[in-house]
Amino acid sequence: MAMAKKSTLVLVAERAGVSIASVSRVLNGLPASDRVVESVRAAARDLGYVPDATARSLKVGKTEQVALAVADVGNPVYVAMMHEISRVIAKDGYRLVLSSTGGAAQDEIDLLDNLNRGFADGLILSPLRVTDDLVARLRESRLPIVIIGSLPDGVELDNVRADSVRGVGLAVKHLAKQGRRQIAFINGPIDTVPGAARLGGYLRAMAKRELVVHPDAQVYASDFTFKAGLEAAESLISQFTPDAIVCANDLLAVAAMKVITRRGLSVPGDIALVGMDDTDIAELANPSLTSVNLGSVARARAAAKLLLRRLNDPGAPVKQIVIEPRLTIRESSIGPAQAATS
Amino acid sequence: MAMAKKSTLVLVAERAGVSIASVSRVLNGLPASDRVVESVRAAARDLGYVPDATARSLKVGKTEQVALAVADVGNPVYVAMMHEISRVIAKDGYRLVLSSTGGAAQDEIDLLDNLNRGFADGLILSPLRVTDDLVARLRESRLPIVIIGSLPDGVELDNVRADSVRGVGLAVKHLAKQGRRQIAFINGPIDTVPGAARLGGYLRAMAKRELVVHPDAQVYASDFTFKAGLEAAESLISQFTPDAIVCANDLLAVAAMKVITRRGLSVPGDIALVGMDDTDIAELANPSLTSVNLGSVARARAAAKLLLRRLNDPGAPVKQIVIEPRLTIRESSIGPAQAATS
DNA sequence: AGGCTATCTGTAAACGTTTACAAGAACGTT
DNA sequence: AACGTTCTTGTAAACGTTTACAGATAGCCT
Repeated sequence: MAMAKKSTLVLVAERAGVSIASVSRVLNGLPASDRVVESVRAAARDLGYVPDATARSLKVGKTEQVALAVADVGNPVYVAMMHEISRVIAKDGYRLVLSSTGGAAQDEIDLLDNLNRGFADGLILSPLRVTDDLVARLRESRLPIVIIGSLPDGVELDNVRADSVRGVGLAVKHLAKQGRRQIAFINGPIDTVPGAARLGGYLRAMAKRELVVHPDAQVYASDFTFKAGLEAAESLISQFTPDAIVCANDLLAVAAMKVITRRGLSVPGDIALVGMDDTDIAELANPSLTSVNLGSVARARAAAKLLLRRLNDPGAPVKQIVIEPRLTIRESSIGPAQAATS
Repeated sequence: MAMAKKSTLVLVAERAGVSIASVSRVLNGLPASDRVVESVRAAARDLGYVPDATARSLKVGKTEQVALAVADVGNPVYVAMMHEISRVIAKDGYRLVLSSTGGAAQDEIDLLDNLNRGFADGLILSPLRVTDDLVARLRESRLPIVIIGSLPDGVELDNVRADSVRGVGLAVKHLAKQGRRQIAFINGPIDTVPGAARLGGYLRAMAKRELVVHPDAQVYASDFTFKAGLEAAESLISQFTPDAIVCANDLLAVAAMKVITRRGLSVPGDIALVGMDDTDIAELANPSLTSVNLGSVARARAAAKLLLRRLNDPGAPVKQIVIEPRLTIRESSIGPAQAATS
């Protein structure tokens, strides 16, 4: 079989002895006489005809592509989301275009400008930082956008969010139940949406249980990465010895785990550990990591479905979905604290 | 600012009082008089004009998109590759379209058919299993394809591969130098390209050092996943106690680590561990994992550049690149084996 | 048989660009 | 002043589809 030459509707029409309109109709399953259907099918098969996606897109105004923009492709939680979104939209014949932004709000704005070129029919965006400017641009965008993550109050955009506040609450509650009292918190950057929410959740949960928040019990990693987590954990442990740590993310938690064992302390014996996001990493960790499942996959699925709905029905009312967190308990947090040296 | 209405060349031309050809030329930086340039720029700005990507694609026959198909999006090594490819091609103005195949050869063939619809200008493919049929289809494809991974001899396609055989060799050599003698091997499925290569590398390296391969010292995981790794490691350890294990992949290695410590043995005290791919996971593992760096990122970059080269120059000679492996030594393999019970 | 409807098919326009071509303007040269 | 260059601009065709519309053909009813 020779390298397939590009063949068009015109070629097929000639070979089948019909007009291009008939070819198009047959190939799209519109009604036609048996005679025409057969000759077109045969001609198309013989020529190895495949319709051109670009031409079709131009004519029908749909690209069959959905863009996904996440801040940090390195974070396993985004990988899981990407995977799920890809799966859901593929069922409706959409492809996934990846637009990795750097996490800076400006990148996301650039992306929006770009989107208006019309290379995708819709966008799923998970911004780390939400500026007023970004919100304004999102509002005036011509094409459907679904946001994964929290938005400022009153912003009416399709949106799927996790309940981070309750999520951190679950972690604190669980640790308190295990008898832990000195519960520290390793957060990510406080100027990000998740960072801010998780801090709020921590403070609220501690207050609710009348647990005292030691002044040195909170640190911020400069980033939601493992490396930043190592530094943050070092700085925490060197100032204060908690009997439990809640981490804003699994990567930070795994980093803390490493710092703790490196100091000769044990998890959960000396310090119990809870992460967030419940990514694959939590399962791999040794000991395995208790983690707050913020429903990443569920959020991804919901976002994808929301976008599909809007693509099919642009006038549908705005929908905002909150996914409830669950706690996945693993080895890193179970059992009471070991008695100290004594 | 109202929601930007879609504006076309025609609108801009009217407002600027010139022909659409002039508008197109100005916007593409072709020579024009100052008067025209200015009025077009102004009109375009006022109308918030953005050119339509689809129409442009149809006309110039380029989509500015590159498709990436990998077998398993869950594997961190692919995530790293994806990231790097995205970075490299973005510099040349290309977008990345993700096509996750299931790893079955058929999926990849379907993908190729799909590609002929012309939604992308080129493809980077990393097949897990390479069948004759797949090779045939790759050969006759109309658009540029770069393969990441090994191909059967004599297949002339742009290709970037790792030297798995030498890679496993590095691992065995390192372990032997540390005084380990009972070196076991946890492989992935043997019918995959990497599985086959890594097995060959193991056997060769063991033979070269006159190390005896105990009949129970090799197991195959059903998959390159953590879960399959747990089972494989269990089955290995329950039959045979090695003093070192080489794993075909980091996920398998981390699984082995877990099984080992769960049995009360220590890494590297009792059993030294070496993974492959040198993914982020190796760094996160506790103890951190020595891993054979098969140059995933380098391969990704090379593949992306190869594809860009071919897009710019379709007639360029076929190039096959081999990336040399390096060993990244971490905690899981250093030091001699602990004396047993005695 | 006439007319009405239903079904099928072809003609042609349209989607929004890029670009070959030709016409026109500006300018220097002899 | 006539001519050749060079530069700028507009006209129109083209990319490969889909689809509105109208003809044509056939079927049905009265």
